[in-house]
Amino acid sequence: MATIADVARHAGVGLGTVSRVLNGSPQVRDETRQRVLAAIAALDYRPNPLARGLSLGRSHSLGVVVPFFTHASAVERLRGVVAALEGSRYDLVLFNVSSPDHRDEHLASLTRRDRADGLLVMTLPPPAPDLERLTRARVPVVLVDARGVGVPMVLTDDRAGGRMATQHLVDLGHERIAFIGDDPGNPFGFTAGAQREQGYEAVLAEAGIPHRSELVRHGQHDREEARVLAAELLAEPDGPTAVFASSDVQATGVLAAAAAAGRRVPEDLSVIGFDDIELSAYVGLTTVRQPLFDSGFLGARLLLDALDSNDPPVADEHELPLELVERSTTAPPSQGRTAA
Amino acid sequence: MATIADVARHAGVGLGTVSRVLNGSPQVRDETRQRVLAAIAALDYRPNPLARGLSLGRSHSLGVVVPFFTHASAVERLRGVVAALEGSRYDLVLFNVSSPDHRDEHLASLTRRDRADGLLVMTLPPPAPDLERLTRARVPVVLVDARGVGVPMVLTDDRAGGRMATQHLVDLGHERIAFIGDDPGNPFGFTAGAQREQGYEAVLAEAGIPHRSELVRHGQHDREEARVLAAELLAEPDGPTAVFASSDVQATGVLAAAAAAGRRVPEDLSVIGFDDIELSAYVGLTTVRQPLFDSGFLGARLLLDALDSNDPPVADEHELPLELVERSTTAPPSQGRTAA
DNA sequence: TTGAAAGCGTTACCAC
DNA sequence: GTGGTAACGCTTTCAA
Repeated sequence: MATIADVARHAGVGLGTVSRVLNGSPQVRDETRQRVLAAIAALDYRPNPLARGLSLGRSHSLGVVVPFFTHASAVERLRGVVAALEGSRYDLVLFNVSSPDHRDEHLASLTRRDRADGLLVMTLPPPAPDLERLTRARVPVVLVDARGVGVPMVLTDDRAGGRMATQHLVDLGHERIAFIGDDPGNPFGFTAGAQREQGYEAVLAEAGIPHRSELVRHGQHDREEARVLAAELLAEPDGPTAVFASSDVQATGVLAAAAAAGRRVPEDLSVIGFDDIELSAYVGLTTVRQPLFDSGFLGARLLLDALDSNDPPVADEHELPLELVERSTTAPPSQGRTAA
Repeated sequence: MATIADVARHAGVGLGTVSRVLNGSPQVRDETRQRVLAAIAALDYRPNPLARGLSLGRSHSLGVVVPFFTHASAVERLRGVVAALEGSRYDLVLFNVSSPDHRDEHLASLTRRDRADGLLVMTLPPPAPDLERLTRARVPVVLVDARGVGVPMVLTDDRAGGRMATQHLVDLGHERIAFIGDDPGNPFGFTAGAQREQGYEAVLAEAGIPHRSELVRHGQHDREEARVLAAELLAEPDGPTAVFASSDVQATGVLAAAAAAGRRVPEDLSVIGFDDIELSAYVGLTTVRQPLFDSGFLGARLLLDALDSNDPPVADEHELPLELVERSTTAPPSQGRTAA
């Protein structure tokens, strides 16, 4: 494989000149440039990114730290990132996170630009010390769907979203409204679920509906656990006529529980989710849509801009809009229904 | 940030010794090793992967070349890859491919180990010359869901899968069976669709059912296009009582067309897909399951093994099993049904 | 405008 | 066992 030295020799110039041509330096005589370009073409020369990176002190890649396995929404966000990176000369390095230790280990090893020039951290709020170390090391970080101090964030107002969902059910006439959300003590420190729950509580209070704690359940963010919780809820005397699940993944668990319990949706039970992941449209799930693709896209753009401008990114909050998507899993409660 | 030189100075030893400790060389006196380890800890030293890579001639990352946008199945395969790489010290670099040019460009820039030590190429059969260049450059390549010469492949027997799906419909009593598949002239050169179609034709022939070309449609591999094709099919006089869609994504398009045409599934129309992607279970789609996660996992493992053993991977074919998954979108044809 | 050389942080070879 | 040094392939500074 040809190196820059081979090109120089072939073109009869010095190393530096080839490098200058490569990097578009204006101070190269046109005739010389042509000769170098010809040599590059003749030898099919391609710069070695490793060597370039070592010399420049950066890796020309972008790290995405994401719980790829656990959340279906992560995939759609990732698609947005990929789209933003298209044609950007940055490689995308995927750091999957399956536990908090795992995340911390990644974060610790990324405090230099030798693995990634910038970091996009999704959904997992990084511990403050890690974040601080990163910014001190001048590794730009953008948070998507997570909060942290001193860094840009791409967010949605989960509390408002929780309100939207609950208000929709209240407007339909529901009063026995259950909530299924993430475990507040979840090891990763996700807070979206808790915010959505606050929205739920606020709307109930405003509507004068008493908050019944037996209608609120928490569990891991997965379908199966949500199914079990929903089954409990449905077995409850004076159980819910509607369920607000804190994510679409969990909502599909509720749907499964309803089917197993012989409840028709939406006639016997209304179900609303959150996210609007791909499958939600297919199953006709009413949900609060958050712009997943856009969030990844915007996050990546912010990171690229920071990298271009060479100074730390502006620690703004970028709030993306939420939207109620009415499909076919919500309806007014049927009259005179009694608990199973 | 501390370098290896800082550590050496701090421990009062030479550069080489630190490097030896780092790389677990046995020929270091234990007392010295302890001193070096202490210095490493004290300075919170971490090796620079860029420098290490330059010196060693490899990047310590694995490239995955994948049509991430276009195929839902790609995501599940990617999950398998991520799982296999867990704890392997290799970074995962994602090369999304949105056009053939795009793919070729990637492939060309990956003929050295400076961006990726090995390549996992999914679904897109790389042109033979590219493949040859790669193997000549001793960059190990593993193909998943694609064929090529001289490299290991992780495959399923798509023709057999096509047979399974069609046989299932024939066994149920269907005779007017339509097929919706990928465009045979698709720019990427996907062949899975064509193979599945061959299986379809073979079973029809064996069952003595005449092949009606107006019941076979081809289009891009997406939901919307499949929906349009299915709508045409359903408008056909003497139209199908069953549709075999070459992928689950396309099958959901058929489902949408059926709903729009007022056909009940499976009473008025049976639908079978291929892949068993995540949403298939949710919508109750009968399908031919292929082990997507496993294919990514195995492909990555083969690549890691090749990288470990330092010689080119054995060009075996690894065939993964297919399985018919009966859910609720297929049933015997209703008697005396006439075309719409 | 250009060439030579130092430096980026590591590994590996060669002495001692 | 261990230290010094060349080499990996590039960018950039300094002279010319």
